[in-house]
Amino acid sequence: MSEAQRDRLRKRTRTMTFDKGAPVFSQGEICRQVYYICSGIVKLSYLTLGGKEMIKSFISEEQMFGSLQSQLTGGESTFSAIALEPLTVDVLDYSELQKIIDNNPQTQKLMLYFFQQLSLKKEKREYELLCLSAGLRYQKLCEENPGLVRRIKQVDLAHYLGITPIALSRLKHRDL
Amino acid sequence: MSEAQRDRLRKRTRTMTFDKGAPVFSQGEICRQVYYICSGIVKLSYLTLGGKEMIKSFISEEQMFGSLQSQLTGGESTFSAIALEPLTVDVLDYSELQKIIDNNPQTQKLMLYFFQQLSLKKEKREYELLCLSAGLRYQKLCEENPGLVRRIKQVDLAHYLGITPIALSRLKHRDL
DNA sequence: ACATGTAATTAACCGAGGTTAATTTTTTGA
DNA sequence: TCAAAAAATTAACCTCGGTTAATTACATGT
Repeated sequence: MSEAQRDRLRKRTRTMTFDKGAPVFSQGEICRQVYYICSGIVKLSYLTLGGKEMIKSFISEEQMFGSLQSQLTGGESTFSAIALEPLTVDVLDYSELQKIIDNNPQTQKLMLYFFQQLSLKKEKREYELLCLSAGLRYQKLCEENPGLVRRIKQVDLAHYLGITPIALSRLKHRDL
Repeated sequence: MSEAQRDRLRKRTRTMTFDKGAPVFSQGEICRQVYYICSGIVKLSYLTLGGKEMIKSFISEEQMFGSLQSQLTGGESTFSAIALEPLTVDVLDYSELQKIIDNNPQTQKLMLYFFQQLSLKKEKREYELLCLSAGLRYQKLCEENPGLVRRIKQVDLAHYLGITPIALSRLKHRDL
């Protein structure tokens, strides 16, 4: 990306902060922004029909998030983004990004790369949900992302693993 | 895409056929091809540590498949692709596609679109695996893709839903 | 330091889905 | 059309995770 374009991007970017526990956007809203985390951590989570929470993923420093559904189809977000710690993000309209992409093959390549990586990441998650037991998923998470595990409450970890916090407590303490 | 490019693509494309039950590629192999299904249907499936099969997805006419893992990182495929019916596919090396993408913004846009849609699809699957019970997943599949359900054996449907064929039989016949 | 709210653990009970195995139904090919 | 193979169903039993609820440990702020 050229320096001029970087500048253009910077001008259109604004910084926002959120308190711990505050939603960045909520399930059912249309949210066309792209967020880049400067500090803090968010959970992306579904509220199920039965009123339970299930967590898609955690996003932390130097990572991006947003509602694909809103950005790509204009529809309502299927999930919420909630700050788990005091949060500072850089915010950009997806339409701005789109404009830059449209007349800049270099940026387009970046976006292509981003979505390829996202596809890979989602494929990995699909594998874990389909093929691993909750216990193995927890073990794997501890190995691959010990920092995250330390930073995040058990309720949220459990909902990420697809189980209840009670079940997580059980499998942590059961002899292996 | 220009007609000239279409021609170029056609020249580099070869047609292959597979018998019912034959693998197009197998878990652990490196497979850098892209496959476009002319007729037939394949399952993309994992063989788990415990020797059980879990199905990622079904791909049928006019859809594409391949190993992202191999194409993007050069690694071994994490899953197998197996024909569920006599299969005819058009095959293209990913590197060929890559070449065309690299010096053609229009194609790049197409690829970007493809990966965006793939990301959306995987996000939907993640939601279903996390938030819906096996019963609801089956119901949803029947509503959204009745053709697929008719075409595919229960063993495979069950492994796609993440349960055993016995459990699927049970929930089909239990009073609702 | 203490009190209050929040998080985590533990226990008792229940149900959905896994497992093995026997049985019936459907498909397939000679 | 009939026999053999493959697929689907059913039954009996078991395990893991869900639920409710009580208990303990941990934070937080004043």
